[in-house]
Amino acid sequence: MLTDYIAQMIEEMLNESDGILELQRNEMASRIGCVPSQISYVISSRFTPERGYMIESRRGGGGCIRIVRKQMGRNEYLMHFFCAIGDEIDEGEAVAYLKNLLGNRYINERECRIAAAAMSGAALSSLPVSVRSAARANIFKQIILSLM
Amino acid sequence: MLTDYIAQMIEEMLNESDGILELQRNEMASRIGCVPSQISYVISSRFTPERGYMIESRRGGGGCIRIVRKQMGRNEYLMHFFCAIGDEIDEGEAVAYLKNLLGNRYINERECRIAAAAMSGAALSSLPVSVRSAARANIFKQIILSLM
DNA sequence: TATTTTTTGACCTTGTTTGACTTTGACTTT
DNA sequence: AAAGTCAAAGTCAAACAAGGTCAAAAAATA
Repeated sequence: MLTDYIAQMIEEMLNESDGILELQRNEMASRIGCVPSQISYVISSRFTPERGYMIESRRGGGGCIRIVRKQMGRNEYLMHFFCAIGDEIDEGEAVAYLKNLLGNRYINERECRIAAAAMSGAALSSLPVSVRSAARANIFKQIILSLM
Repeated sequence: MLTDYIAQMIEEMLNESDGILELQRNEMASRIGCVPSQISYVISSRFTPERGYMIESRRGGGGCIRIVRKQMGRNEYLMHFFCAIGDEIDEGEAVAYLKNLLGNRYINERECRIAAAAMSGAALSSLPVSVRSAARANIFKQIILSLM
């Protein structure tokens, strides 16, 4: 379906540009080979404020449509978190961090359990003790990245 | 009887696609040579939740009907999964398994991303290559346990 | 025969695609 | 500056493409 294709395309462009994107409707439409209002339709049906996007636009010559995935406070927070983890982290500390994420509603109960399971002693039991904390830190970082 | 024929047909398609199937009502009806609502009837009379099927659908252009067979009880299924993982698993295989869990709605998109992140090459990059697959298997198993 | 299940078709709701027409803004010309 | 031009984006409704519903007719079954 055209709509889904275009939506996915925009999504990817957003990912590549840190959640902020400016596109030109006509230009994009002709690249895709569709009518310009198709782009409008996709944006108004998929990139709504309820789903966490802000739309602005400028008409006239050189105009464009600006799409912003608004989670900036969020991402900043996650980035801060990411840095705070450091190169090693033990299980207790990891759980404390998860509680923090949970408390701030960046994750929910289930997600918290999944993450905790992935970083648990049991999950890493096959590794030499000496590398577990480092492995846990990497896993945690990747999990945080997955939330952004 | 038409109904039985169609039901059997759907059953076979489900078998061939790992219990997850998306079909287009009109397309299928015209292939079989029946009225579209016949398909609806078959689904609503044979592929009910009581018999262990989940139905979802989308209308409009490119719409479809999704049928998922939940062959076992949730925990049985997860346990089956748990065993299937074995002692080692590579990233691609892990992602395929996650897709299956996602397809069967045991996890959602976000949870899938979190789990994938925890088992990604990046997450395990600090480990010697020789132990990564085993570590990944353990992480996956713990994640599955966390779902039960 | 009475009851249940199946089959069919008319009509409904939702989602997508398209195109004609409108509004806006930057730039140029008077 | 005011007016004109042109290149955007916006709007809206019609056409199209699905799936959903429901009830009547037909067939199967008890």
